[in-house]
Amino acid sequence: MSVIRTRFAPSPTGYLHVGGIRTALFAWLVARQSGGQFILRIEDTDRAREVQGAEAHIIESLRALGLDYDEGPDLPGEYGPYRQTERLDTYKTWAQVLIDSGRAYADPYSAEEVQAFREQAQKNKKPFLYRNHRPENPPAWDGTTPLRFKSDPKSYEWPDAVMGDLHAGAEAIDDFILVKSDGFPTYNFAHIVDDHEMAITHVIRGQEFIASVPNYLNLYEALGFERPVLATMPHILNEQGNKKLSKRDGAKDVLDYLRDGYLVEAMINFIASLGWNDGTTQEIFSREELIQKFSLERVQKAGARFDEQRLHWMNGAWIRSLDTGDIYARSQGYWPSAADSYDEAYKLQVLALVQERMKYLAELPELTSFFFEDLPLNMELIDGNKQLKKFEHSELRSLLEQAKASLEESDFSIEDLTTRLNQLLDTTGQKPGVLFSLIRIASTQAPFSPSLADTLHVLGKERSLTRVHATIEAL
RNA sequence: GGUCCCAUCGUCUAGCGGUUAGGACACCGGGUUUUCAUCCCGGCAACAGGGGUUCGAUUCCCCUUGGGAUCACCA
Repeated sequence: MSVIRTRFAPSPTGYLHVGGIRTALFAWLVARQSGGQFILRIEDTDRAREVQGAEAHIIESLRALGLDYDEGPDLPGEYGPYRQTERLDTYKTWAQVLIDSGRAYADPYSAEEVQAFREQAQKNKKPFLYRNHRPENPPAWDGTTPLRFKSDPKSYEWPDAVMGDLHAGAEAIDDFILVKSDGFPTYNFAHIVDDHEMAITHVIRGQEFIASVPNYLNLYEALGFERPVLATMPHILNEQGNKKLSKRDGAKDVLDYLRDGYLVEAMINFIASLGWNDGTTQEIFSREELIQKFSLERVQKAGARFDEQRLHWMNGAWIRSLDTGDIYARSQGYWPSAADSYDEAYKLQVLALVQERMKYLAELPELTSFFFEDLPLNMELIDGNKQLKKFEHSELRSLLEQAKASLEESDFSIEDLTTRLNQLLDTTGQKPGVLFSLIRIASTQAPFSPSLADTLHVLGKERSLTRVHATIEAL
């Protein structure tokens, strides 16, 4: 059995969203689990739609997600080059083979004439097939007009690794364009040639191509190519579930998620589980587990809706599951600016306290700012608190003074703080909901924070007492 | 409209003839000495409809309905 080779073949027309990444991920998984190769090929034959920098952006995205490829435009291999615009000679060669065998001919009509045929067919409520207008004696092809495939219409049945057995009638086959009048091949022609030349064994692609497969099957035969394993991915739908996820529709660039502090592990895990599962109740999969367990046969046939809430949850789960040191290493650039003057040891302490409640790294500032700077006094936190608003300010002031007196004697170790806090509950006769809320708000001025003893410990004695004092003054 | 594909809780899904139809997200309760979160416990919630086949259909077949893809000198 020959080595498995899969490819990801985007056109450089923009960034990559989760839909595109999923196709790449699945192709990557198939290659990696078999010890095969994963190839990146840039399909840049449509010069009009090409977006400057898109190729670099695609490469950056794949890199960022750890979807390493064995051959690509920036990683030459024996089947290169890997940009279609650099492979024009190859297409020319195969186009000539088709011309010589009578399976390709010059399109003698103008675009307007073809359009007229199309409209006529529509008017008659008939499907438009160019081959119904196939010229009897086409002129020799001089490269300035489209070159069309002379199809051999017939019905097909073929296996799809995801969809199962598919079939289509002869009406799905037409004389499509192989080479455009600008000299560039169409996707329909170029990808067939490239997959063959690059020894691709598994063509894994989105559902939008399924209707064209009969044409491809017909072309494989005309060219004498062996047909690769075909695998069609259902689309990922937008959150409304009414159309395929698209850039136009506001689908986010995967790099945006990464920038917001979504972990690579979570992105990979989430994207893989959109339309795939291993048949058990496992939800969290590492990259290695995915490589081991993934199979095209278990990919869902129906489209899956993109549910950002699930991604949110999964990212939180991943953040919690990793070492604090690991998360710290990835947290550079996310800390509030006030944290700049603090050392790593302090930030690690802070991170350990917020790690379990963080959903993505960009939340770091709102979760931790009070550890690094004094927040402005906000009496609304007290006056609006459902436990505290029942008390007069004078009562609260008295409670805080008692707390302050005790804390002044503390060494601020967690043990001592815990003991003193418990003692204060006894001496003041207050419930934790009242006393602890009060001290917590006074020492942080934040709407929420980690547990009290932990927070005070990390904040340190001087800062804690200064803040408590400031609140006493304000009451 | 033609062609093709699909169809289990709101969402992602398990199920491959006999199950109290399971899990996860979200949501709603309760608990863990305060808050937010975590964690634990509990709750809500689904086989689109109709015909077959069968002793028995979520599961197999057909129809209907619904959804999606595609009908370019885009990929």
